[in-house]
This record gives sequence, C-alpha cells and structure tokens, in this order.
Amino acid sequence: MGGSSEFCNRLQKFRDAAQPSRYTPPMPPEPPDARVTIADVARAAGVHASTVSRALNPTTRAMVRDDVAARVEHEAARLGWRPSAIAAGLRTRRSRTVAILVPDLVNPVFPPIVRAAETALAAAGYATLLANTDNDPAREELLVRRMAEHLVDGLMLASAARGTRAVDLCAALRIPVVLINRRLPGRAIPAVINDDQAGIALAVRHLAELGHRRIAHLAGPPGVSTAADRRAGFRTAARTAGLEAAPVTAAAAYTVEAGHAAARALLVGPPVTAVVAANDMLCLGLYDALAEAGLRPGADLSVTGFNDMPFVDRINPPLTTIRIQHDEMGRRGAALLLERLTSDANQGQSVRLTPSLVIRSSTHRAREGQ
Amino acid sequence: MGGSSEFCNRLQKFRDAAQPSRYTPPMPPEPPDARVTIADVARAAGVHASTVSRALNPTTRAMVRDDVAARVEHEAARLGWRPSAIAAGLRTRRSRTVAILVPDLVNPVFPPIVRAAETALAAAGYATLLANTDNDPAREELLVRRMAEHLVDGLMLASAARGTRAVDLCAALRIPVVLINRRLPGRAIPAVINDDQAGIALAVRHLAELGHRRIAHLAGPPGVSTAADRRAGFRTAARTAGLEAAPVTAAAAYTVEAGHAAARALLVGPPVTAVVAANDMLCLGLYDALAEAGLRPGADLSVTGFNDMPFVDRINPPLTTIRIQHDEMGRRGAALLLERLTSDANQGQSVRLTPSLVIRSSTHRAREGQ
DNA sequence: TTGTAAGCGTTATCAT
DNA sequence: ATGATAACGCTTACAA
Repeated sequence: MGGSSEFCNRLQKFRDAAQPSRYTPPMPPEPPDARVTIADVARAAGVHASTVSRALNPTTRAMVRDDVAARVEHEAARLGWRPSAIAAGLRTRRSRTVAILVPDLVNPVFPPIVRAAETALAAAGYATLLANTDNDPAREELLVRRMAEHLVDGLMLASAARGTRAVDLCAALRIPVVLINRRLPGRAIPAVINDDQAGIALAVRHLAELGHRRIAHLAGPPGVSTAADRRAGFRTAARTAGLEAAPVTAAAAYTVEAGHAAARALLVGPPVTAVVAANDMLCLGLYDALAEAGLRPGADLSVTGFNDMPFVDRINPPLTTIRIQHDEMGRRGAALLLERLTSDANQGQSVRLTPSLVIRSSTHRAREGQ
Repeated sequence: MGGSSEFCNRLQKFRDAAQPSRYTPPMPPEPPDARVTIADVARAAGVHASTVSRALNPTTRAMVRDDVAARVEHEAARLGWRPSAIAAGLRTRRSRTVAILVPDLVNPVFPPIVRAAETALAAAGYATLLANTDNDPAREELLVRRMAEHLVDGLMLASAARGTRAVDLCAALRIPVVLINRRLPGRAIPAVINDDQAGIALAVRHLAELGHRRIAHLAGPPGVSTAADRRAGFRTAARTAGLEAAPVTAAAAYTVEAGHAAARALLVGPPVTAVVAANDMLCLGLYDALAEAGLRPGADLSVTGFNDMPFVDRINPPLTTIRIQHDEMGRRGAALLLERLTSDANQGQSVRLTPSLVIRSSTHRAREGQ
C-alpha cells in the first residue's frame, strides 16, 4: 500500500466503480481496502513489525526511539492502520472485551446500569458484550461458556441468583467476575450492591412517621439476594418501629404480573394501611390489584417501591420509592472489574451503595381509625 | 443434584480444598484448567487436529466418517473443549460477533429492540456487542472503528442521523450494516423502520374523528429520519383531513426536556385543541408544559404520542399513542443482517413495519366551541 | 534500541 | 476420508 499517488489512483477507481447518480458525502481518507496490517506500516516506516508494535503500544512505547516512534505513528495514521483485536487477542490471551449478563434488558432497572458500565468500559478501551439470561440458569451457563469462547477478559453478572453455576464456571474458566445489583450470600464474589436494609428501613420509617402501624411487605422472588435482603431489612425495621403487624407476601418474580398476583393474596390477608414493596415493578402490579379492589393507591393504601426506575415519577399516583444509584452502580461495577483485570490483587473490594428516599404521592398520613 | 457416587466424591475433594467455613454449591465437572485446545482433543481421539475441526464444524462434518466424528465428538465433550472464537476468527476473518449501536440505551424505545435482536443473534450463534453513541457523530465513528478492530461481522445502527459517516466507514471497512428504527434518505442502506407516515395518519385521523380541527405537530429533531417522516406524514394527513390549522414546532432532541421547551413554544403559538407528537418522550415534556400552564392533558388538550414505549399506559393520563413493533424490529433487523452475512445477495430488502393506534385517555372529543 | 523468530489456536489448501 | 502444512496478524522473548 505504498505511495500517495498510488493511493489516489485506487480511490479514483473506487469512485468510478460507484453508482454515478448516488450522492456520496465527504469521506475520511480511508483506504478502499482496509486490509492494512502491521507489516504494511512497518514497510512504510522502514522498520520491523515488532518495532511498530512497540511504538504504538503505550507500555512498550519507551523502548523505541522518539523519532522512529513518530515516523511509525505517522505512517500508521496515514495508512489508517487499526490493529486487529482478534490477532492481538490470540497472542495475548485477552480480548479487551467484557461481557455483561442481565436477566432482561427490558426491565427498566438495567438500562441505566448497563449504559454507565458500557461508557466506563469504553473509556478504558474495552468493548462490551451484552446478553440476556431470561432468568434461566441453563441459558446463563451457556452464555458464560460462549463469552469464554470469545475470550472475554471479565464478566459483569447482574443475573446472579441462588444456586447459579455461573460464578463457579467463571472460576474454572479463569474469568474474573463482578456481581452487580445482586450478591451471592456466603460467597466472596466482589459485588456492587445497594444497602437494601437501609433502603427498606427508610421506607418503613417514612410510613411509621406518617402514623402507619400495620405495614405489609410485598417481597421479591426466592433465591434473589435483593429479595432476601429487603425482606430481612423489613423484619428488622418493623421490629425497630414496633409495628403492630408486619405480614409478608412474596412474589414469584420481579414482574408486574407476579406483583399483581402476590398483591391479591396480600389484600385478603391481615388488614394493613401500607405496603412496602421490594421493587417498583411489583408496585405496578399492586396498583392493578388495588384498582380491581376499588382502592386508590396513596389515598386508601400507602405504598412504597424500590429502585426509582425511570418514569415511576409519572405514573398515577407518582410512586414514593427508594432511589438507588443506577449510574454509580454501573460505573463502580466496571471500575471494580477493571481493577481486577489490571492489578493482581484479584480480590477487589465489594461496594455497597447508599440509597435514598424519594417521597411522592403514593404515601399519605394514616387516617384516624384506619 | 448429581447422584452418582463419583460425583459426590469429586464434590467432597473440592470441598476439602475450599475454605472450610465457606459453603460451595455443586459445580459442573469442569476441568480446573480449561486451557483445552483442539490438539488435545485430536490426541485423545487419535486423529489430526484438522479432522477434529472438520468433524465438529457443521459445514465440513460430511467430510469425515461417522465413527470418527462420533469419537471426536465424545472426546471433545469429555475434555470440555470449546473452540477459541479468537483463533478461529483470526483464520476465518469473521468473529461471529455483531455490534449494535444505539444513541442511548436509557431511552426506553431501545431496550426492547436490542433485547429482541440479541436473542435472535444469540440463537444464530452470534455474540452481541453493544455501545451508546450519545448522538455524537464523532463517538459513533470511533465506535465503528473499534468494532471493526474487533472484526465484527456486521453492524446494526440505530443511531443513524443525517450526515453520519458511519455507513461510509462501514462500507470502506467492508462491514455489512443494517439500520434500525431510522433510515438514511437518499441512500440505499437496508433498514428496518416503521411506517411513520401511516402511523401519524392514524393519530391525525383519530383526532379528526373526535372532532378536532386545529391540530399541532410537536416534531422531532432535525436530521433524524423519523422526525422528517413523521413531520411529512403529519402535513399529508392534515391536508387529507382538511384541518383548519396545522402548525408545527420542532424539538431539539427526542428528550423530555427538549419536548418541554418545544411545547412551551407551541402553546404560545396559534391555538389548537390537539397535539400530535413525534414521540412519547416529547409527550412527557408536553405534559409538563401543560401542567405549568394549568392545563390538563386529555381534558383541555388532546395529545398523541409515538412508540408506545413501556409504561406510557401508566402515566397520568395514560397516553394515546402509536404502537410500534419493538420486538419485531429487533428480530427483523437481526434477520436482515444475518441474511446479508450468510447469503451473497448483499442487498437485503428493507422492511417497513406497520404501526397501530392505541387509544387511552390523553385524547378526548373536542369540546363545543373549542 | 531494533531485528529475528516463535507461537497464540484455528481452518484452508494441499497432499495422500 | 484423513494428515501435513501453512497462514491468519499480532506480541514477546531473545539475539544482536
């Protein structure tokens, strides 16, 4: 891919080959055939390929003389050379790629987390592979294997649930893992989670201050750490607040439908004046169940959510909920993983993020005699 | 789980090796060092590596005798061999990886699309790289380059806007592209889009049937095809319906804030009884502007959205909107791309999906004298 | 400081 | 039908 005149020549041919009638916006001076390799750069710069590699690699850059490096850099830019991550990966056994596994991207909790993580990873030069596990352990396992085939340098797992084999698989495959949003109780896997106990306590205290004495908990599905932690948090907070009644009903999943079903069961149980839900999604189901029963959320029954997922400030009535730091969770998760990848201290510290209470209109003062 | 005594034995040993106090869930019989290569399988099966490759590769499977293939398969499974996508990619120049570029994953339109696409791609054996462009052309270009370094087999571009260099870059880099949700007018790039004109016509007709004669359009940002198409659709539909007035105000972006700002401008313009917005997100901004003006959406001003993004059925009032086929869009986008990757007919047909009208409570009959 | 050469794990092209 | 061999594009000992 030699001199400039030859390049113009090729470009000309390329243009001639194009449809004459089609408008072509200004194009970067990209060679028509992008198959430029390190050898081409080396030839152009009059050095050996290894020198090119050293010159363009930040860690080895110091090994090569400045003027040579400059020449190499110049030729590389001129030829538009981009190192093949595949070839480099084969050699170095690292792909500069990280995988994120979420249960379901459509669950609004995840997009902000994934987005923040992707941004942080991209800034560090990593590409992000994304996959949905559908809360299916078999699929999760399959995806981990597939990611391993792609030689991912690390894995962010937002789908960890009790009994998952994914983390053991990663250990066997030597893939560093970081858990996000969930943890695996009893296992020392670095994780970025929320302080669920504190979050639930915020909700219970808020309701207690509004005069509620009989508060139920609409709990999350079994096997998911957030559900267990929030349920435990509820028990503790209920005791601390000296509530008269604190019944618990669990939903089968963090979905509107499961929340709906569980809420129906809850409403025929011991009478309460407020419900602390483990999750915003469950609140939507609870809203539905209340509507069916001719009850108004907020007015007839106070309800609190968890996550402050997008747009719950716009539902009717706007949801009082526990806000988690979505973005920070993605960022810190990425940072934690990158730390494990670069440093040898492969026991990164777990992070527990502090949530806050957002008061809207789904919680009201308990009425007299309620 | 396991049941067999040998399994229990292995588990026991594993437990002994682990920290005594830490509970360890059952692990699949994964070899501790997963660095199994094709050569190991070949040795175990008593054949050459190339035979292993042929036996396990669907396309070349027919070349090898059944009994040999069976032996190879068995040994591969026993050793837990997984082919290195990196090594294979270096040789074949294809990574079995597809990239999806979205403007912003947090925009609720995209998660369903991305999810459906990822599922379809995974089913076809492709891994999905995801990245956010932030609507920044420079970043988009950078990401395309980075994806090229990773040798992606194809690219799904949901962020295409007028003047983007991404598609030319892809052409130069020989990366098949499919546009989703947006198109590039005047350029023959395969795309999966909505029939925006038909969608807007649905909204206008609905309002006209409710007796509205003065309808405004809250348009999308310049340079984005959906904005242009919906705006054009509005003009046509307005003419067809013989509206008295059909003013248009454009938002600077598909965001709540931009919608808010544009809506304020719209409200001080010529008086209307209904607004057809280019997008649900803009409606949220419009709701805010109405609230500021002491007006109630639905009651005082009818409004329609576009996309039927998650949870707009739960905002107050529930939004009448044009439902697009999110999932189908992701699926078809993936299918279109895969088609281009496998067949040589690299001019896949574009797809135009038909939207439908979902009537909720943000549209009311025009009041007398309004 | 730079060049040489080996090798990462596959697959494709030859032979046989 | 299978084996030998080279090649994909890069990095990294090692040699100079």
